[in-house]
Amino acid sequence: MLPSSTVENYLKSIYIAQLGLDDDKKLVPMGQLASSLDVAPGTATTMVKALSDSGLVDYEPYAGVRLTDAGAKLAALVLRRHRLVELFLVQMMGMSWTEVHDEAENLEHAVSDRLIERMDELLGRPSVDPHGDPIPDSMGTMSRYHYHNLLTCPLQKPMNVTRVIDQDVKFLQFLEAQNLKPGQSIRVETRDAIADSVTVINAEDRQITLGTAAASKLLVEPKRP
Amino acid sequence: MLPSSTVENYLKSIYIAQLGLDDDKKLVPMGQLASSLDVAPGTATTMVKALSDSGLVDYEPYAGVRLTDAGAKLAALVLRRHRLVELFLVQMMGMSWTEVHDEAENLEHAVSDRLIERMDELLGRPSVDPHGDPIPDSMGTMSRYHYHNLLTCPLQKPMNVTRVIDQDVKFLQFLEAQNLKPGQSIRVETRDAIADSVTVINAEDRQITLGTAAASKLLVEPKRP
DNA sequence: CAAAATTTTTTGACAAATCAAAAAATAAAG
DNA sequence: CTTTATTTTTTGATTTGTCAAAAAATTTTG
Repeated sequence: MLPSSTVENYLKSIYIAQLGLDDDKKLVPMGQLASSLDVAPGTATTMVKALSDSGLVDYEPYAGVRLTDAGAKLAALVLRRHRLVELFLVQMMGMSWTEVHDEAENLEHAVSDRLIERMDELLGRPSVDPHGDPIPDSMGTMSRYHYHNLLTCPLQKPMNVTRVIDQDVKFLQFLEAQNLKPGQSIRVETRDAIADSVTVINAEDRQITLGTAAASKLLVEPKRP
Repeated sequence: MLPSSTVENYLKSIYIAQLGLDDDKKLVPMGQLASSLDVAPGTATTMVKALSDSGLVDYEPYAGVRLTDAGAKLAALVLRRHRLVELFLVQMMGMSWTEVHDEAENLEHAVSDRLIERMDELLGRPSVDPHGDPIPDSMGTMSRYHYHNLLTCPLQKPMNVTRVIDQDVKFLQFLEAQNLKPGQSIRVETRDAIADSVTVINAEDRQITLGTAAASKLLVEPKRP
């Protein structure tokens, strides 16, 4: 029995929420899951119980939910399809990295294993998508490298943007306009906790000021010499 | 309200069934529709009533169903997506024309207008898919050229295969192996009504014998000089 | 043209996914 | 440690798409 796209979306949401948890044994709260899927809390409860009966999640009433190994593998393969499709749309179809997320959101449930394998091959077995998000392999294994973000990285040091943790089109367009896309070289100039702001210098030496909420979404690593 | 993939499949089936009708005012029988969609007859009745309420079809109880202009346009756009995707998979992804139908059956409901436009552009605004089926334009207009098939075309005259009216993988693989794919040059040697068979000569001068049911699925036109 | 066969519709039921609102459990605050 | 607030679960309904089987209409046949 192959999972419906609804099931795939639940698994994907739980998977992503779990990545944000420090401890792998922690549970994702039902409220958080419901709001990330944009469904009523009761709906999430019902669905999670069904997923639990199918052995895809462990569910502890009033505590939350966690993927089983089987569920995690399925979720990773959904994410693999999503991210390969995103990269394919940018690399082969010439679409903008700012707009491919929504398209991939639909296609991830419709592309066959055969087509995904073909895309992977044509793209040269890539390891990250256009946002810098890692692409799980066909076994469902995903690298979990720990990056700095603009709030935690060293000041005044040349860094490369490696990843953007946000799919909002307006935000991505803003980053593109300010030369803050993944791959670009930047430097964090100052941080001001009181003003809740971070100023960065882009590759053209222009200075940009971001709020800390936005700054935390830009992941960086030291510029390779 | 955008149509569900179920609705799209009903419209597509009615559209294709109507193409097989000589008179545009004729109705598609409910039984035929139900069996082409592989649903119970009562299911088709229920759904067609709903489509009628949405103004997508004209429904006459105990007689059958016919698309309205609105329904026909939607159906043509589904077919456009299906056929552009098929051609894309063959031309750009290197997949076999024998296997792309099933993949397109899923993708036709998931690709956006934007992506379809991109594919159309990359493929150079093609007019037919890998099976020779015409691709409707973005307005929902489809050319309806009337071809001969192997049962009606002149004997002993060089012809080109232009279209194959069947999506069965085994059949398509057979045609490929016998050099009877769209684009290839052939000649009908003899027809035998009693034996229910047709013999054709392929481009390599090999003789192939087909039953009339199979022969009627191969459409041809006179070889261009 | 009446009886038999076929096709179509109706009926009642079901599964998946959802919501709103009531009820229960847990967590936070005084 | 009781009261309040928050989170979660339950309950009852709804929508979409489906089926099986009974009933009705139509078509075919002798």
